[in-house]
Amino acid sequence: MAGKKEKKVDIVSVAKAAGVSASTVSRYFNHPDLLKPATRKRIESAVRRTGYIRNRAAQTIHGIRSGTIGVLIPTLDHAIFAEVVQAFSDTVAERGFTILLASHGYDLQREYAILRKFLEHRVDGVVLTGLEHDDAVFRLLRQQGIPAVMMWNYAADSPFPSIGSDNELAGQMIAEHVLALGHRKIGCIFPPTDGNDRALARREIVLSTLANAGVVVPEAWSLTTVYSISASKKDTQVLLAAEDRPTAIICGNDILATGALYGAKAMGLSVPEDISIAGIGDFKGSAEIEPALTTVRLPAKRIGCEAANALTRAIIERDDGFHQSLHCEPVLVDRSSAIAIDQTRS
Amino acid sequence: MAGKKEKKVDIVSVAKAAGVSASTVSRYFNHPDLLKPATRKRIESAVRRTGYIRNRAAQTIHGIRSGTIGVLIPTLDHAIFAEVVQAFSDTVAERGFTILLASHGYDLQREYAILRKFLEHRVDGVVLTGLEHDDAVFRLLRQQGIPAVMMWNYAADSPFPSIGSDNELAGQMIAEHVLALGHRKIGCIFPPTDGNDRALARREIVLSTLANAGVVVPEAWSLTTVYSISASKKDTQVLLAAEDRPTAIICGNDILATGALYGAKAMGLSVPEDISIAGIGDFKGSAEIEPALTTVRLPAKRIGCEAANALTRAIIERDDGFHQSLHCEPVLVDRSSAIAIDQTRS
DNA sequence: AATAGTTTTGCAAATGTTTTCATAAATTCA
DNA sequence: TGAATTTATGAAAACATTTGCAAAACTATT
Repeated sequence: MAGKKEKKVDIVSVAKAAGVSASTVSRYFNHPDLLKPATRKRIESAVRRTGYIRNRAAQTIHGIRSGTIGVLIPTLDHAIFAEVVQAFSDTVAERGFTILLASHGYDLQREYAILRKFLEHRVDGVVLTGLEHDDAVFRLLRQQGIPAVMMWNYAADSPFPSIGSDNELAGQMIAEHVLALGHRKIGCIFPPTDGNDRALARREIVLSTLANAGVVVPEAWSLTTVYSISASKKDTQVLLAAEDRPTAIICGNDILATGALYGAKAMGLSVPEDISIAGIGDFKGSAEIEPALTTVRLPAKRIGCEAANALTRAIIERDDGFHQSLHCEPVLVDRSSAIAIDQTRS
Repeated sequence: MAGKKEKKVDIVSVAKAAGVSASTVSRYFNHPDLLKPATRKRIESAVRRTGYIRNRAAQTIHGIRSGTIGVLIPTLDHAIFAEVVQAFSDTVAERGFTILLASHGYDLQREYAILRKFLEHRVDGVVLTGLEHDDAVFRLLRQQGIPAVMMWNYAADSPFPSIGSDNELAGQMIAEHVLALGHRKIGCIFPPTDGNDRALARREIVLSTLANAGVVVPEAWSLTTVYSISASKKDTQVLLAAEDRPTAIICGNDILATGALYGAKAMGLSVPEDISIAGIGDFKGSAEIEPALTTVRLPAKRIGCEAANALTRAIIERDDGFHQSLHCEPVLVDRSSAIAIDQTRS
């Protein structure tokens, strides 16, 4: 310990310390049952004394699994993604995997670059967020033959297994709900849709569902707002300042809806008496806010777990042709922020 | 491609395809300037044709850096940690590192186990959250001689570089602010403190600051509430239902404060006219909530970036004795949820 | 055209493991 | 008690790279 010049301790120094061969030490870790209890003891003590830590890099070049999974998300700054990642990470950790995490900030080129980096690290599998990716990403995944899952969104015909919610359905559900409440003057707030298929799908379907019911959303009532409470609050205030204003606002997600709620309040309007507000997502806090937010739940935790299950199964069972997509159904949560038009003050 | 039986492509297959030796291909990646431009071209094309992807595991056993950094947090479910991680990850990504992320759920034993796993993966450095860790963790870190940073909290005398905010200071600031507003009947809501030195430090200092000013918080007004808006909302409601109630509530973090706000509102009380509420953290949304939350900002983004800077510097410069702690000062943000006692309705 | 100097390349050893195969030791059975 | 098994261990090859050293291929110089 003192004079040894801090030599890196490897399997052979442990072997030396235990008076056995390197192979025996290797077996101590990988097939302990093959060893004589006495030898096991000696090695155990040698490991402790030397402070040896196994080197997964060295194992990995033998084709042994690296024990890592690459997780690729747009950003952690949206609590909902953080929630999915947390659930995913917990679930794979139970099976001994560690995650390599990176975010691309909705830049599909960066996503490709990160995927390559993951592959250099020889991850055992990858999870991507959403269904929209660069062609090169799909090519690479297929060429490398690595287990991959697209999580968060669901589409029956996705090129890789998709595990998540049907965002079109979610959009449709909330639109139909608001229509069913009798609203006809409806505003919309959605986040920017480039590099974000989820937001795009939601907005399209909301607009078309309304259109099918004969409700058209005037240009001025269809806002595009950056993902933040403050932006949404501000924009909502100007929307509501006009003399002719909608009786309901449908928001692309709960963050925007929260901002809209605050915006309305700041304008001196009561929700839902003066204006109904609906979101999508059912984020943490949406149930507790006053008034509690009417929204559509996207089951983040469940999605993370299921994605983890599917992927680890594919990895462990080398199930090459695995292709089980799974739909985690969105569910309408009818709370207090949206009410029928005839219970309104107007 | 067709008959080749899907052989794993390694550096020697690329070499064969390019008509050079493996060493030359290796040099193509590591010292391209040593190659003749013509050879470079040939290899480039061979790499493209074969779809070769470098194997970092194989490099790592040569003592080359793995290019990974282990990040160990309590949970991603608190948006504030997600924010720190995001900032950290972005910053290290710029320097070519990828993060290995895991959460221990405030279980210090699990933290140790995860750290070991990180070391098996031969991470180039580690970040831990907070200052309180199992002794075994400190021993291991020291023994392995791996660059490590404790982020989120700051303490001048921490055994490893700490980069974050002084939580005692933050607690003191908010307590002093509430006192300065003239409040004497003060309630407290804090999260459970086991395995969570941050929460513990904050609560201690808040209580003692109040005590020094002659204000004692009665048992019944000192709540311990799980980290969630709904729990805090519920608990606040029972606290406020008593006939004798505080004029101000100090919350251990902004999530709890948000819950307290909703709770007060649900009880028909106005904030801040009937009761003042203060948080700690300045989370996303705290500025926008109605009324805007008075709190102490802990600069999450900055902490993440600075921790990343310090750690990557230590890794790249092999700066063995690096020990720069850095204090990212908390700052009081005086918004609308807490007002002076004499502007109160009571 | 020969020499000296440079640039470019290949060979082989090294890295830290796992694993196959062979051998030595221990156990069983008659 | 010795042969036949079974069990436990070691030697060496393999894995995908990097790198020191030396050889080969060029350039420049005369």
